[in-house]
Amino acid sequence: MPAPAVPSLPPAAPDAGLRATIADVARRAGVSKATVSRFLNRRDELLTPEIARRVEAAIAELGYSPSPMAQALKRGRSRLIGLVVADVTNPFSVAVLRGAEKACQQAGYLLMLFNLGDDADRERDAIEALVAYQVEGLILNTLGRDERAVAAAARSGRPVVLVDRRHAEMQADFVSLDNAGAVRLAARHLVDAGWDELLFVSEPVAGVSSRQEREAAFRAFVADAAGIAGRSVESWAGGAEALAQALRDLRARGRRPAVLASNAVVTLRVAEAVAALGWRFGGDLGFVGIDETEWAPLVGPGLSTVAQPTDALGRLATACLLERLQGLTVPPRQILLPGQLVARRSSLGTQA
Amino acid sequence: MPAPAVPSLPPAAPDAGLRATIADVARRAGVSKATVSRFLNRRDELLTPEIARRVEAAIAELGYSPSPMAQALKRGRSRLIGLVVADVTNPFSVAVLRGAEKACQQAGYLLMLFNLGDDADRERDAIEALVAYQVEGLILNTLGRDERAVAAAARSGRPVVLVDRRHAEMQADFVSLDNAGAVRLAARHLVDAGWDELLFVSEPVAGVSSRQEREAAFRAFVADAAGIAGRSVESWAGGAEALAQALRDLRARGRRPAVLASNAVVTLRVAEAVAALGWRFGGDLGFVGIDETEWAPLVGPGLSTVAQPTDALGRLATACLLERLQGLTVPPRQILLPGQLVARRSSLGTQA
DNA sequence: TTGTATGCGTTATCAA
DNA sequence: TTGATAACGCATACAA
Repeated sequence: MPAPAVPSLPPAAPDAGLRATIADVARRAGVSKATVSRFLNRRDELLTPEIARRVEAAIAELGYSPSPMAQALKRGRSRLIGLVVADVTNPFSVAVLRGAEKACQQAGYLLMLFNLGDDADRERDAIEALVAYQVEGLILNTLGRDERAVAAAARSGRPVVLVDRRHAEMQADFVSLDNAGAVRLAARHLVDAGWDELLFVSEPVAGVSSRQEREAAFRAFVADAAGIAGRSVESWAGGAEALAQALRDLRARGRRPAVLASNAVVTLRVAEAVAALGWRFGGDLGFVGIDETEWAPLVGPGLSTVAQPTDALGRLATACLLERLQGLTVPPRQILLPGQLVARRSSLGTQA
Repeated sequence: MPAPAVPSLPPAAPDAGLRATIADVARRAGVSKATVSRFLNRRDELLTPEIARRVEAAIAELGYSPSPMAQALKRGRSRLIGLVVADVTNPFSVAVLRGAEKACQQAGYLLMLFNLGDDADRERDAIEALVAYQVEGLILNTLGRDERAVAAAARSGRPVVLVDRRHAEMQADFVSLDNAGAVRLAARHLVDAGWDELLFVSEPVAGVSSRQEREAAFRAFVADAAGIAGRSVESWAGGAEALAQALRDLRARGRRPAVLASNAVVTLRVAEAVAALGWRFGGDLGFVGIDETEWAPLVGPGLSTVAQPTDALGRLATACLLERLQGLTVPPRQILLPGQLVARRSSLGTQA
């Protein structure tokens, strides 16, 4: 007694805000819920063509699609991935977000986003909220100031991928720019172009592995390079004025001064200071900054940068996660991608 | 027979990846699940202090927190808000995202993000995926090319807030910059500063309400202003070369030429073209762009902008949504916020 | 090959 | 004031 298909019904009648359920489909097709469920999940299995047809029709007519929430509850799998970013206004975080989001979509996952807005106190809440929502895995571009936060992630038993910021105690895949390599690339480039008094400018390094690594690499480079002087400064230690003073000091040392900015935010601060001082990039001051941005070519004579493979970082982070979700169990991996030098005129002013 | 509290148990023992459930808590406290649920949700109601104490202790010892998924299934309320952004690389989208994210967090909601990456084909999938996940409301900063997509949002019965892009057929709250006002502000500023041959540069306006409104406002301004000439051009019609040609034509018309860029992306393209032409902002060419960015002060002599109240837009969008979620039923509102002129040297070169 | 029954973790409706 | 019990929408072991 097949329920005759009702041909000319408005294709979907979800008039009210209520979605059709599997029970509605079953009723309409004149079969049991189990049959509908099987049709959905295990198509390969044995289904009478006639029944399959009816179920398919009913699904179409009702505009039915399964509730991911209910599926998650039942299966334990939510098809959700949690992403914690330190600060969405940071272009790097955004780039990672973008790469991750793309990869997730392709794999049929949805991203749950938590932005810390540079507030370390929320780090733990963020992770716990995400875990509560049954995210299957976590991509963490955290602040790194709260070790208990990542510990919470680990305890959840879900796979975790760390991006850009490492956590010593955390056994997790790690995806990042090759910080040391990038700094060497930038510094070597400056030296080759004739700049010999280098200043490394960074945001506070305490507790942030990527900043530490970059600064350490800079120190190591200076120690190795003959005839090159180098110092570091944390640009926020004393606000804009302190930075300006550091730049004046740098130039007062009398050689060919250049700045190596440890990320895009620092680049912005340095550019502001240089503008305020009335100096010219490439002439008065050599410059290379880590992080390529759309505006780098437009500031002064063009700012040289080391571009991070941001998109690849986001995609790889997601890929690592997906592999783990599919059961891969290898020891924590480290994926370090090289930066790429984009030479512009800010670093080419003083050929030796 | 109260289950004696076990005092010196490690505060939480969620060793494995399995979270404690309400049943675990009930067992541990020696009460029923219902009691635990009541303790959680209707604290005001009558609970024997002794029982309450035991439940509270059990919750603490187990590190229990309710599963939002199960709650969503039962209540229909997920504490989730869906956000669709046209393009996370667009600073405007990011700013909205940031404002919305902040407001959501404060209200105890989590954001589910879907980024279209400027791909109109995904618009509908995005909304449907979000609705499937039981988001309670939607904030849409969409592409606007697929009307069926927003229709799907409307059909879901959930409250929707449109940001920046209007959809005629859609009865929904709308939050946006006062586009006409912003354009008038910028154009008036240019004219007051002595520029009299204006070029409005925009991304393709077809199907995107905000772009249409801005362009219309520009045309209206020019029609009204005596002694001012003005044209519009879509910067992508013919790539970088076409834009450069438009700029050359503009300048060839011999008066005091200025560009009004309709958003930050256009600003970038114009700045690139100007750099390629070897012109100087403020001298050869006046300039004001809609959208304030961190780099605007650093390009050329400083680019004048009209700043959008981005953070407020994001917060207001969320606020509208939350009001609706709390039962407010007023007709669709329009919230238009004024832009703010940030005058820099790109527009101050030619005092009349 | 299909249907029945049970459970995922909650909340809500009844009784007790 | 508390405790069984039945949903919520779905997947699955088991029975038919």
